[in-house]
Amino acid sequence: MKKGERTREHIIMRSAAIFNQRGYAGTSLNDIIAETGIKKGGIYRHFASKDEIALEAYNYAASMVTNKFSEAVDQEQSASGRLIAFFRVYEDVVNNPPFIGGCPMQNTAVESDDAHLELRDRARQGMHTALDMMKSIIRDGIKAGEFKEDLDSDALASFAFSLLEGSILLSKLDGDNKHIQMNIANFSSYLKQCCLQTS
Amino acid sequence: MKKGERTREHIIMRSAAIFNQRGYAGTSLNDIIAETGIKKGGIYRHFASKDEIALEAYNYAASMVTNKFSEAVDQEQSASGRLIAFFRVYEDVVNNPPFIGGCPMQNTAVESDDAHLELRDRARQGMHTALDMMKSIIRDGIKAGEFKEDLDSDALASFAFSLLEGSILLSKLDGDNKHIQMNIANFSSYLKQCCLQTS
DNA sequence: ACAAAAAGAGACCGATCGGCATCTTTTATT
DNA sequence: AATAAAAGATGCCGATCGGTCTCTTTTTGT
Repeated sequence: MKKGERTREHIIMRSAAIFNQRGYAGTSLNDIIAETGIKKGGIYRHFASKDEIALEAYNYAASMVTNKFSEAVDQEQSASGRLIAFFRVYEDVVNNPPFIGGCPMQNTAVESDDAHLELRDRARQGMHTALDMMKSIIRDGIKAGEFKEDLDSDALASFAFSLLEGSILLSKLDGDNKHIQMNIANFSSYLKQCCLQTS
Repeated sequence: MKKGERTREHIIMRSAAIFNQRGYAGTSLNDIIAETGIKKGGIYRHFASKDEIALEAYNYAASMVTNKFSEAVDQEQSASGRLIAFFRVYEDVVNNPPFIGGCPMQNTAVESDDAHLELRDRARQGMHTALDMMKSIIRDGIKAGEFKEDLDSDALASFAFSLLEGSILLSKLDGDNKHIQMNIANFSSYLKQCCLQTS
């Protein structure tokens, strides 16, 4: 039974795009119908509720971004380069974000932190996934002698990820990549001046 | 005619709280009715539409935060202290944010950047208000000899504000102030090591 | 205290919401 | 090619959406 599964994924991919742009409350079934070209009866054959679509859509969007993070990280050798790789994924967030609508974790977190508990938990997972990736990179950098031995990996990961998310927010809102680009440059020099092993 | 004006402001204050927590699309007229205790007929006497309520509510929430920024900044003498003062307004964002629901600019920006144009423009204004405050502080710090002469005030303001907004996001999502608190500490040491005049 | 004006309650509007049941069409199996 | 099963279209459901209208109550100025 192939066709159904293909349709299901088609619905997930298309609705992920609108959910990530308009939010959960801002996206209606009719929006999904318009986007996918599949009528209500066809959609509800594959999903029990709008909630289920939203959850699957979030997983899809988040995995797309996580994959791009991994690809970008893998292209770098140094720990510094790998941390900055996260930023490069979003360096043209205005015109070419890793997923349309921007960072799914950010969008979901902001809309649902006081509302939709299940979505909020997914966003929380996504945040810890990214933080854990960064912490691992930082610890490796310390072991390899690139970073100072007393560097706090938790603090640096939180610092880098906060800066990244804030940069995305400002650049998207301003419609100008200058914020994320300036912050990449400043974060790079921060790493050099404050984190590198000086021996 | 006093009563009407008092009611109008009551509606604005109460609905600002729910809009900032649940978003524009996530807040219905019935939510506003439940929150204010005023029925539909009473509400629509003072506002032409839900849009108008949302716009006024955003202005109110944003002005509350801006005032707290100003108060915090005014208590500090040094440029470094003044920049960090912005962060201290949100240092207990989990339990005691400057406005319930978190940063109105952030919430509005994320929900409406691909949707509600009028709200997005307000958020954009709020962002530039904060950035301009920071830039002014930085330029003053340079003139006073506290900061390096070649410091880029645009870049540092964008860096600080991005870090602040990202810190709010992470701490709110995680339900833990540790992110903003660690980032305050790290930003302080960043200022000392990278921005202070070394003469 | 009284009249005029302002404010608010409540019923109602058409549209749309998420979701379901039924029926037809397409797909897959033999 | 025949047939069973899967997929999808359509129409409908009650609830709720934002918004309007009328009527009653409260406030205000004198």
